[in-house]
Amino acid sequence: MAATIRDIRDRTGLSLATISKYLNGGNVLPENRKAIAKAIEELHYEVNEVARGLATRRTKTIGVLIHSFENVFAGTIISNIENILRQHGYGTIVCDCQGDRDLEAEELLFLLGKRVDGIITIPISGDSAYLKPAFERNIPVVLIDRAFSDREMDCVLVDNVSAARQAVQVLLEKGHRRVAIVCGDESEFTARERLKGYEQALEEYQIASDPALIKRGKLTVEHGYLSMKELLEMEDRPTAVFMSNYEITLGGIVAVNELSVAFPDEISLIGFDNFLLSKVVNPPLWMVSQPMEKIAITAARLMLEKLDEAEKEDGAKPEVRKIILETSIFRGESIQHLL
Amino acid sequence: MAATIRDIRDRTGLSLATISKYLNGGNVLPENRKAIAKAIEELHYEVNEVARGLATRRTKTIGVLIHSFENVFAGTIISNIENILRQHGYGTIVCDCQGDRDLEAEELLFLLGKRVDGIITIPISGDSAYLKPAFERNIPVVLIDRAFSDREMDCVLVDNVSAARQAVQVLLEKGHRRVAIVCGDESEFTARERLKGYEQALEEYQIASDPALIKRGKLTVEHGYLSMKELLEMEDRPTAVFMSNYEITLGGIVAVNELSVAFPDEISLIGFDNFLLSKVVNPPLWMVSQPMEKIAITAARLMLEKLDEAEKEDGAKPEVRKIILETSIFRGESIQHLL
DNA sequence: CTGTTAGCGCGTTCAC
DNA sequence: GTGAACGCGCTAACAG
Repeated sequence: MAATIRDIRDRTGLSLATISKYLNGGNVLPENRKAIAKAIEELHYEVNEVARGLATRRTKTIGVLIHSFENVFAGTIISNIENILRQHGYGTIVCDCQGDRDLEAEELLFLLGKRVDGIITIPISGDSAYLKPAFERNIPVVLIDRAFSDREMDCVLVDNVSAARQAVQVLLEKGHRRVAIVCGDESEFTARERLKGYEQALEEYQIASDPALIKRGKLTVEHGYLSMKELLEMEDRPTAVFMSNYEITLGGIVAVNELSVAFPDEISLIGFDNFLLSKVVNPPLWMVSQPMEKIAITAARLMLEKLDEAEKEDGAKPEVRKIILETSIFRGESIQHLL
Repeated sequence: MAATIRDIRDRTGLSLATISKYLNGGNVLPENRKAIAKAIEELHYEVNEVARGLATRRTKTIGVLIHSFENVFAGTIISNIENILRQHGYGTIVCDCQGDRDLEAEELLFLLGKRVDGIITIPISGDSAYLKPAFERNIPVVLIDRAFSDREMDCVLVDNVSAARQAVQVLLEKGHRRVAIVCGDESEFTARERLKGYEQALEEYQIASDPALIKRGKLTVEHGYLSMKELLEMEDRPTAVFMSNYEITLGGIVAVNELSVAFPDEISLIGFDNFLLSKVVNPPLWMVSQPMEKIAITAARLMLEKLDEAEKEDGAKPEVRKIILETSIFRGESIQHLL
């Protein structure tokens, strides 16, 4: 059906080697170049990457495995990674596992089956077990957003502790003393870190942390919604809430709206992640925002470096790189000044 | 490095054919099955899908090419497509082209290079030219969200004309007479359709359409933002605005907030696409919502059918299927009753 | 049920 | 600079 390298050999009378060289940028006589180009044009020839991958044992493609497509964080990350890699001749295969750990393992095998040259992933848990097949194949792996507790690996993170601490500090500086946090549960890396930041900030101000003000759960809109509702319905309700993740922030806002609680007058709010959201909400929401593009670009560059090293050195020092980026805070009008 | 089928042959003493049969679910003696399973386990063997793809000329993977990852619409669609296809033994390779037509063509070639068995795509324009290489390869192609003006193809759409007409009818029923629309430009399929619906509704009510109330542009947050600003600053400003796409809706809301225009008191609003957004905004936004899951599932099923047909028949009637789904309207509180 | 033998489409030695 | 031969890892006929 599709034309192969042999068809263009028959058409030009040249040999397979010559044509292969042409395709891979080697030295070929001008007249031959022309003939080959013409044949390629006429036959609609396109390189069969599958065959090429088999022969070279490299596919020039990177697998990107993320926790969910339905996530603003992910979209920006992927787009930027793709861009960088493409500029360096690499394609990308993107998979999501919808927050499911079994699927995460399965999709990884899918990517390895496609013989990707490397893996960039946003893991859903702190357990690196599912990556074992990748380690065995000895291909570079770069983590985004989350590190593992059981293994040191190359990764690009933000300083979650500091990000959360700063967010809570803003609330404390403005005089809030009953500050709640809605976050993920202990199994979740970023949740642990952000909770730590929350507690550090309270400590600085010598405020005892009140368990009733810490709402742990899944990183979902629903958890944000229900938790915010519970907080707002407390007798001694907090004066401020830190919504420590995007989905949670969304759910929290929905709850506040539904209960017709005015902010910042009746409750002060600070959210996480999506800058645009802060302006969709009225009044504008204070937000901790992650440098998404930078995270993506950094991860892609890190992957390219590792790919380079793997090509040169045979079996030298891996040298784990852990890159930590700073977050910033978007100043909205959703926090009341109590002083 | 990685174990191959030969390694497990050497280890079991069986032949390649037997092992291949085992891998593909053929009949193999129980004792041999055991031996093979054991060897696979010990050697960490995994099928090399690249080699298999070369041999079978089928990769059991579908390419999904979308206009942008940074789009709620896309996330839901992809996840659902993946799910359906996976259940039927197909993997998916997802690419986005970030709204860039050159990239769209390039990514298609990437997918074809990977020898995907079919393509599901959300095209960015009404021009099917970039799909030519796929037609030549004679693999099934399914369109989502947009049809082409220059070629009849299998596709899954919503009835955009009707969706827009219904949205505007809601406004008209409530007594609005100066109704504006913010939409995409003429080159855009859905924009054309939605504008048509807008005009049909006006016609029904015998209202002359005022060019000043039709804001054409790109399907971006920025266009929504600027257009809404212009509309609000008009001397004879509209009493209601139909924001005919998700990004436009986002931008429109930001503008309304920034200018401190109260809705529905000072302006009535109805938006498009993201159901959740409607509750993040206060008061809740009226919304036209598309059956995203259904669109995705339908497209995936359509692809599976075509794959089946392609396998059975040799070169029979293609029979183009155009599936049109209905939208629904989420009732918010963002429209004032003028009667 | 199992083994042998050809390819699948391309890259890569080597000689020429 | 060019050509022939071999191998990448697996499947698909055939024989046995």
